[in-house]
Amino acid sequence: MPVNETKRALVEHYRRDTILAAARHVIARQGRGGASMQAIADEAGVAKGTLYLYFRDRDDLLQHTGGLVFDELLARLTTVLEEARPLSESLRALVRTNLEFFDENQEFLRVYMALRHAGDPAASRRRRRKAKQYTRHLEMLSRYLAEATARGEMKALDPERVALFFSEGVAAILLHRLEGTAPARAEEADWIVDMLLNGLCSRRDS
Amino acid sequence: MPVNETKRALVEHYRRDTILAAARHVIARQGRGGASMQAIADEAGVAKGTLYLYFRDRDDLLQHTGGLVFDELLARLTTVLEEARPLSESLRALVRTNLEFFDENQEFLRVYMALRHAGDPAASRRRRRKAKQYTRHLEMLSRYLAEATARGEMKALDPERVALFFSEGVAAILLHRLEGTAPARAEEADWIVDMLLNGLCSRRDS
Amino acid sequence: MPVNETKRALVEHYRRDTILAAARHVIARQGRGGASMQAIADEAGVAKGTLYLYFRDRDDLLQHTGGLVFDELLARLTTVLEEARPLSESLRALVRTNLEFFDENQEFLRVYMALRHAGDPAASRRRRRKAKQYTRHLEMLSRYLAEATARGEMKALDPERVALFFSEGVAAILLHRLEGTAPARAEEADWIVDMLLNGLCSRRDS
Amino acid sequence: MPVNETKRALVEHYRRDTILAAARHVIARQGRGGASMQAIADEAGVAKGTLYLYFRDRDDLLQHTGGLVFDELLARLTTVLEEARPLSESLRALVRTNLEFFDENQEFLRVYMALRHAGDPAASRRRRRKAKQYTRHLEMLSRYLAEATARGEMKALDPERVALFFSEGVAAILLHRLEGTAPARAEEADWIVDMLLNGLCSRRDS
DNA sequence: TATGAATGAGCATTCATTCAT
DNA sequence: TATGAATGAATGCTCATTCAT
Repeated sequence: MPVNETKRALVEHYRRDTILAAARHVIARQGRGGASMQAIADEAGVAKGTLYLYFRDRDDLLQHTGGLVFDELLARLTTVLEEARPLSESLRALVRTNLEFFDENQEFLRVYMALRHAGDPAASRRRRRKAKQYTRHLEMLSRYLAEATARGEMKALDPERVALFFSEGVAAILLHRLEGTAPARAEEADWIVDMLLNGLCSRRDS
Repeated sequence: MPVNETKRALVEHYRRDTILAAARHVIARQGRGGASMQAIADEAGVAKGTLYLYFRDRDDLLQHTGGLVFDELLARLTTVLEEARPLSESLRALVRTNLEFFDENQEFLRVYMALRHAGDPAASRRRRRKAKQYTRHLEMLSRYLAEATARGEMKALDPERVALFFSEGVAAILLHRLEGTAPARAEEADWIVDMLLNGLCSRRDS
Repeated sequence: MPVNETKRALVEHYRRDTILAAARHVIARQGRGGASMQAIADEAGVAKGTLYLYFRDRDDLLQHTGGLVFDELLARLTTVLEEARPLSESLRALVRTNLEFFDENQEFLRVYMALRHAGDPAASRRRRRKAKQYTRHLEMLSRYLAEATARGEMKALDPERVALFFSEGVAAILLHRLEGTAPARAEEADWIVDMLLNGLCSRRDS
Repeated sequence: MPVNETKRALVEHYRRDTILAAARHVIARQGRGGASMQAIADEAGVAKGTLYLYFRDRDDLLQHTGGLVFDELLARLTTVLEEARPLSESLRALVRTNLEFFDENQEFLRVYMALRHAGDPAASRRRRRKAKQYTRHLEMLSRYLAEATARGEMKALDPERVALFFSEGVAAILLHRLEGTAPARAEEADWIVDMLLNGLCSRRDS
């Protein structure tokens, strides 16, 4: 019995993942608006109705699809930031990790961009249900920056704003990489971090 | 006849602008997805069919509406950057101008964010028509940074990437201002520019 | 201009009536549940979307379709009951009128039966919007009976209950007429009224 | 073997009854339209597929559920009418029995009303299968009235029509009782029967 | 026999686009 | 040129029915 239970759970899990992957493909290809239930079902090779066995409604499915990306992002952020290191090292590791992850999972980046802003403002109403998931990594980064400031490694700046600035700036670069020639990852990460830490000004020292 | 021709052209122009302004209002209020042709027509006080006399289709109308914002942005950018000034002054002026403009025209910012990525990639097909308009201000900023680099005011960094990073970072801050308490504009501009020019590191000198 | 206005109003009115008639046909043929928007549109020879130009939603359309029947019923009831007459005459006229109307408009009767009970109890929620329309003729009849009682023409019975009993009893007979041989209308009306007034008992006094 | 056969038959019978009772609950609560197979299966504590082992399809299940009510009704009618009594006593007993039964089994009444007209005529097609079940109690009442007429206890009226009239009239009153204040059962029964037997007219004899 | 995951036709509703006036 | 009634394809979602286990 437990075996059957397990098997069933596995199959169910597998189906769920198949659907989420299909949703991911479609969102990456067509954007949030273009990801119709029919398109996702077709991509997953199941019937439209099946989607509703695993997700309450379209919003729920999209939310969970986004969750994949944001959870992964958060996990990587956590791993990187939990190691005690000087700020410069941490940020470098952060950017490198992101570059690596998104370079190799371009779909994820597209989904990130497509779902980041939770659709149209009007669509709200009771929604806003779990829009927080899209900001958790910002909060974590923000907390880290606050600590770095406390340690005296960083100027005293509003950490939330810096995190936002940093995150969106990097995301833009990542997206740009998808559409054209891009330098090697290590170099890209290095100049970004250097720019952030030391600024654009040519005069350093003296 | 030429007079009539001119008058006609003026009237036509006026209508066009009325429609574009209406589209701008609606997009700012409802988002891209919520900006139905009916809603725009109502806002403009014309019939739905009339929209099609001035714009090929919905996509065309939205594209041109975005153009308004981007043209305005470009004009301001041009004004600011054409004055010969040290890099730090130019950037500060740039950020201040943007803050000022978008703070007082929140609509424009919302439209900018809503249309920046040309909607869903699926909308493509034959499209991709004029997506470049959304990058012209980036190109101009990029050129300016290249010159600054040549003048030795800035480190040698890929100007296109820096422009992108800068632009999206600032946009994120701007959007954030719309949803909560925000510091005074001058301060906001100053820390952003300081961060950009001198970096996050606490050690300045020695 | 007024002419055009009028013409437009006429056309609109005509369309509306066409749709209502189509809905009536379909409800009579398929019942409330079977009256899908598609079926009604097909019957009316218009596109599905057109229905929504004239009615807010399916419920609204069905409500108005029912309204046709109930308004007609109420009008006839009013006409008959407003003439001052002894109770027996009034009831006889009432039943005759109903028989006549429904015999010649069998569709109306079917619609009456289909819409009388306002759908499923669960379907409610905010509904119940105008369910009263289905009871107005009962109220009128009830009022009339109350007056007759006051005039001493009738025993003192709860007029609401008698009205209900009478109405449903007659409706059942009417429906029965649709499916088989039926006596002439005058006879039918007469025995019903006689039964009501004098009862089933054979002893008509000594 | 016969024992096993019997046991099996009993179990099967029990299952069937469980399902029918569940269907009854659900129809009473949600109405015909709201009685989905899933809802019935849940109520019965079996799987959706199981329902199809005992009933050909939804229509079949609903039909048999209605059968429960009509059989019960028929049984009570039979019991009451088989006792030799004067017409007035029989009718009074009939109405009292009905009031009692339906007052205490409001579910039955709701199901009776929901299924009385076999749902939408469209459900037909090959159907029309067993719609007669809904008329058996009418036939029995009709037969009784015919006998009463033959015995000279009643005027000579088409017994089928009177039965119909009586039955629907009473049903309407019963339904009305469910939604509001209702007089005591005995009084209700008495005025109905008095009205039927002696009519509405105030003057009974001189 | 019993299950319930999967199916897909069907439904109400929206909205970009067309075209007769 | 301007209109807005009409269209019908497309969408999210439900649910009766089937069938592999």
